Amino acid sequence: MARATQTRTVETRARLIAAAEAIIDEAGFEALRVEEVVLRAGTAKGTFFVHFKDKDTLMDLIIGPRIDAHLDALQAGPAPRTIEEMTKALMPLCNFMTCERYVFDVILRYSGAAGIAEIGPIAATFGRQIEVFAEWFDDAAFRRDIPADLMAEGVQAFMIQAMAAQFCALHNAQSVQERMGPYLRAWLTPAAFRPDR
Amino acid sequence: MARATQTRTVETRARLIAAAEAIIDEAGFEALRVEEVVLRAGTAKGTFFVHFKDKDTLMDLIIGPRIDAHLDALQAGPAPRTIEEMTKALMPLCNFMTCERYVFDVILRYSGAAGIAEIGPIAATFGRQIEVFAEWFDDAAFRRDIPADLMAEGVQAFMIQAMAAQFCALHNAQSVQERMGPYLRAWLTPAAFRPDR
DNA sequence: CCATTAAAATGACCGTGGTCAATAATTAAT
DNA sequence: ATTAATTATTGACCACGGTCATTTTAATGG
Repeated sequence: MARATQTRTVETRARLIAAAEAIIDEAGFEALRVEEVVLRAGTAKGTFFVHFKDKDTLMDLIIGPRIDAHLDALQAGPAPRTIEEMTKALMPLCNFMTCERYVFDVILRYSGAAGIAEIGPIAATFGRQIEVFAEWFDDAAFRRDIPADLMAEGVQAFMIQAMAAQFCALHNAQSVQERMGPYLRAWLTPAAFRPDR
Repeated sequence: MARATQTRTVETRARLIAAAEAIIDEAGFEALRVEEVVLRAGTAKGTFFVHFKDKDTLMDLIIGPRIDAHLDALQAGPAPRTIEEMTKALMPLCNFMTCERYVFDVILRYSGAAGIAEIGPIAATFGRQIEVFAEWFDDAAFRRDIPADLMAEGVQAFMIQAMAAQFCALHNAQSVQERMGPYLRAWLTPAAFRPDR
């Protein structure tokens, strides 16, 4: 018979996560060292890997909820009715995702999960992103010749494209918001659907 | 006065690269170990890092030309006139880019260079991709309300989106080609520009 | 041909993520 | 309580990328 999880286990895990969050607050994601985490949590190194498959899994666990918080904010706000409103609304999320190159790398790496049973927090936020964006497209402010889901997936693709360019020496003069504008305008309001201008 | 590069240097570098390519052919990119490379090349470990900044730089150097070869093939062939032709033409490139998860990760990581003077081989192929795709859009087979460059960047973004989904447990039932179709159709032929059907 | 100087190569060493057999703590059964 | 079974923790150890002071080799000048 399977035994219930010990309180000790829960506490150890909580201490490890708290230590990790503290390090991230102080020195950033990239600076996190497993040795430092276990030192602060007062456990042995091996204990870390009993609780988390690897260091990246812990990052997934910490970054996921932070992305979710931004999605909560987007969902709470009004649906953007213009491209400008949309790019502006997306900026807090984009800024977090690109706050460190390492963070962006982890997010990209975890946006697709490896195994069927391994859809982690970050991968889940990518699914949720589509839902949140799709809600914006139920009314007629943008093109209506394709499903809202497809429109949402396009926004996601262009968001990533614009963020990736942020780290590219060739294009880093423009901000992410400036770069997203043309993409989303062309994607969401092709000529036939454009109000006028 | 700066001295000319010694032939010894060129030879050592060539031996290192040859050893790396051999390992990749035998066991794949992911399996490459620096220790194994220097063992086969008959040099000390330190020598490796005299010639390449780090392991990833060597990967960049080996993967870049392989992508270029696919772009050569695309450029040599006729411009695709339908979405089907386009997705089909893109498949060899997509298949290489996703041949290993590790390869896709390296490509994403290096598609944007870190410093202004560090545009490596892979980053260069991303610039070239835009040029190659843009050539396809000079005629009237697709939408004409936005510049060819922007159309090309969209194709790139959707290609990456479709490839990334390949590694995602949620979507790996469909092939990359099947996934690209709807994206490119919606991007390149919005309703107003669609022939009919 | 030797001395001088620059470039190339070396390998012992380090940092850091990750493993695993052994041990300790907890729970369940009698 | 005592024992047995299960779960949690430990820390020495390994793998592997990367560094750097030292040594070797090649080019240059007199």
